[in-house]
Amino acid sequence: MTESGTADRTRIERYEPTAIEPRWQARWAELGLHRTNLHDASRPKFYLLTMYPYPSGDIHIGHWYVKTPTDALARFRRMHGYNVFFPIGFDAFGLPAENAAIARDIHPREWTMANIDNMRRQLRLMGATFDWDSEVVTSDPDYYRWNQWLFLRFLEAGLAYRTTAAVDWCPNDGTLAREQVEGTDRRCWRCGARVEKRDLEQWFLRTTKYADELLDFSGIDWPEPIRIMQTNWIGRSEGAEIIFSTAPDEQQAGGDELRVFTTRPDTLFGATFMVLAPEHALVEKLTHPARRAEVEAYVARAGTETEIERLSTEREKTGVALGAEAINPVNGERIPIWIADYVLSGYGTGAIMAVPAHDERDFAFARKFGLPIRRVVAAPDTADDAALESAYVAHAAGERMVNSGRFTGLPADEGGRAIVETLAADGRAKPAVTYRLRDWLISRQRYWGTPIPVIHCDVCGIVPVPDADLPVLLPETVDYRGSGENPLQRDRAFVDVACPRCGGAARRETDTMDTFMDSSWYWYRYLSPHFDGGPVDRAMVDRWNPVDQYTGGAEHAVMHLLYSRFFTKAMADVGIIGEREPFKRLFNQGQVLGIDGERMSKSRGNVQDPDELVARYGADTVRLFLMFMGPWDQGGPWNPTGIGGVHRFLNRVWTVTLEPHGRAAGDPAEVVGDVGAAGRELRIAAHRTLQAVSADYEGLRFNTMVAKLMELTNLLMRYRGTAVAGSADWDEAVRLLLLMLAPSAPHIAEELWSRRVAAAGEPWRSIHAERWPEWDAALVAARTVELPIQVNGKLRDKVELPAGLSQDEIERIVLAREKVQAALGGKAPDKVIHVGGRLVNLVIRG
RNA sequence: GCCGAAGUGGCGGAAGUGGCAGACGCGGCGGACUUAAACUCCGCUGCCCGCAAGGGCGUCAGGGUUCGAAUCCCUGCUUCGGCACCA
Repeated sequence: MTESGTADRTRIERYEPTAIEPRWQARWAELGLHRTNLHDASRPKFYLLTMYPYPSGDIHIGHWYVKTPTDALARFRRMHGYNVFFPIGFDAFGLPAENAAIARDIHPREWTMANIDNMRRQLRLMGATFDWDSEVVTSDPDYYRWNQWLFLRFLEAGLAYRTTAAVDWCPNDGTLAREQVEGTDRRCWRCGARVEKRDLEQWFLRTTKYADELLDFSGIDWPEPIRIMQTNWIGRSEGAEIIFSTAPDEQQAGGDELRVFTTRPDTLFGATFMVLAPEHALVEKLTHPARRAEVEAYVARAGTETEIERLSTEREKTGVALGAEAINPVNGERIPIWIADYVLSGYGTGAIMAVPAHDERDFAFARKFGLPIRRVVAAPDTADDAALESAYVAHAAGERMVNSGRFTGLPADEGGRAIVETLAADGRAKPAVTYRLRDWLISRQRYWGTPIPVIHCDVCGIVPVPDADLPVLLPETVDYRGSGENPLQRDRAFVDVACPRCGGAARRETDTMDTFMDSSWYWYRYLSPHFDGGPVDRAMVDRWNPVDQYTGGAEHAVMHLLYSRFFTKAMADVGIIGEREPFKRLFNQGQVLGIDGERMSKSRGNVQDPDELVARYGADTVRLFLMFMGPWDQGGPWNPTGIGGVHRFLNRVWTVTLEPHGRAAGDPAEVVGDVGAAGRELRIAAHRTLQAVSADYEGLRFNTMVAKLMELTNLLMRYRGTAVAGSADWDEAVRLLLLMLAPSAPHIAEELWSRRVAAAGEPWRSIHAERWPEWDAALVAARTVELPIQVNGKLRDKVELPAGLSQDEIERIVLAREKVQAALGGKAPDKVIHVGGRLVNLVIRG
């Protein structure tokens, strides 16, 4: 990189980022520029959070894309006088560590810690101002201890519970986490076998308790698409619960209650059969002996089929009749009861009234099994008994109920309400709301996670581990290899334990927690990472929350971002914190893909290593290029071809700052006529840039921010070596340029700033401690405008005018113009449209 | 199938609320510097016709609203993301 002796004499020194950047990073660390005094209440706080990374081993360009613009925002806010808290940590539990452990015979902790060390080093290369003093590593007992503590509080509050649930299960490797099931045909990640469903005792958190509150986004500024995704995921449906009862026959006394949930009580007269989920509790009791073999075979098959097979919309409906009948409460009609796997046991009541005329799924089922289809709602122009080629589902204005006894003729919505009211009098129906959201299954049969702190005692049942015994440490020496069950189960020293209540022999719970538990409250822990009296120091949380700006990927829309909202509400309800929403403003940046447009991954070999780019161009160029690539929320394929342009831009910034009087070979010998006017133009441009750039930073529009800095720099380049260079106007423009650049390209800005300060004989002060400048409103206001002139909407001419002319004056000037007259063909315009002094459109007809 | 986002030069992209389409950058072409190259700098660069002045056409396609549409409305196509028998 060293310049040979042939360099132009006027060149003082080349811009060499690799020489500059480490020096400033060391200096910032010395100065504690990154450290936040969390007790400083003299300035307004700003909590800026970026999603903490999983320590996979290497920082790749995707991490830079996510983190460096956020750092720019942190620096921008600091320059506005905020006390900015910008922490970082590691999401250190999870499956990849266990994979690596098995593949390379290295302990998950060792693997994880080595990766964290490497990632810390790489993260520092970014020149980002993370507050490392607040770092949190979730696999640290000091952290997961509080996972356990929180779990126990939730358990006490009834927010955690244990029940049997169907989990993914591999015939060779046992229970799998959801993410261990691969591909659309759902195979085990380790052995490739088909994954089945199996009922197991599992721990859950009661997310459904907060369903309605989670639907409420008032008071938080989140992107609409995320709010929609969460809303759909929660899936609130309003309708009614209706109670059918089983009919007596030669086998059954009848009278068993069959509850169904429906959003269409108006179609109750159209219910021609009922369908229960194969797992429904009454299936066994209701099955007619003659049907038993077939029913049992069907239930068994439904249990082993993969979820995808079962839920596929493409698949033809299957099901079997139980040989029993139910009584429709509205008309006493006897209808057959079936079981079919298209009815899900986990939604509603696990049973439906089937109305084939008005539900596509029921329609398909009825067609296949020859069950009756009876129309009970008709559009205005449709006959009461018009045949149906497909289910009539849509609502139409003027539709009415038909074939519905005394409700016939009523509009559907009114009739539905009336039916529910009528049945409610006998306790056979009530309005009901159902959600798609399920409780959160947090049990994982894995080693590398937080042990769930309970003990199973044959006498006392489930006994929580006393707070004083926390943390339940993950044993370090367990044999985590091998296949099948959770390795913790084989560790007798871990499992065998005395019951805290009765002192008898008992077994420790071996399930560990889903790692989304760890990430559901980590930002609270950042505020007091070593606090010993609880998971959080309440005073710090009260002062610093909510997070003012959270940035991270949209892929977490219905996982991490929903769990975090749930956790905050649950923590508030057990009295740990006061806030009910964690993140005030959310921004979802996009994802950098490989050059092939695919997700970056080592196995695809399309991963861009930022270290190489940093070695070649410096961190500032890489940061700036990532911001310049496109809108931050968009992401896109990685394509490094433009990076040289950004590097050249920084070189020009270097040049205009240090060599204002230089002229490069090939520069035109520009002579500036009016130095005062040119200087004024420079000042105006600088202040307008400042205004626009400030707004872009605020709105996280980094790509246009960089473009505007480039424009200002190009203007400076034009006047370099002329009489304007070095003037007070020039100087101000350069000063503003450096300040605006500082958050995004912090090293070069700091370097050039220090040289300016030294040249002026002033004491050094970091540019990052400077106040963000204010623009001069008088300079920003336009003095003259270039007015585009349209004729019939087509651009025909432009004219430079002083600002603030009246419409009459503008019209007079415009109409006098030769090109305008030519375009009008000598005629007078029929109409003249003025657009706020910004454009004129002359309209002629004919 | 349902929900959401998006389609603009050779490429990445720019145009808060309808008002100069293509800012900025890449790439390309030409030039300056150099013995030469690299580096750097300057100019041109949506497409078509024209020596030029100038004109025509242009924001996925087709309609519409408007003095005026990349932007609003309708229909369709394509790509990406989410959900996927949720009664």
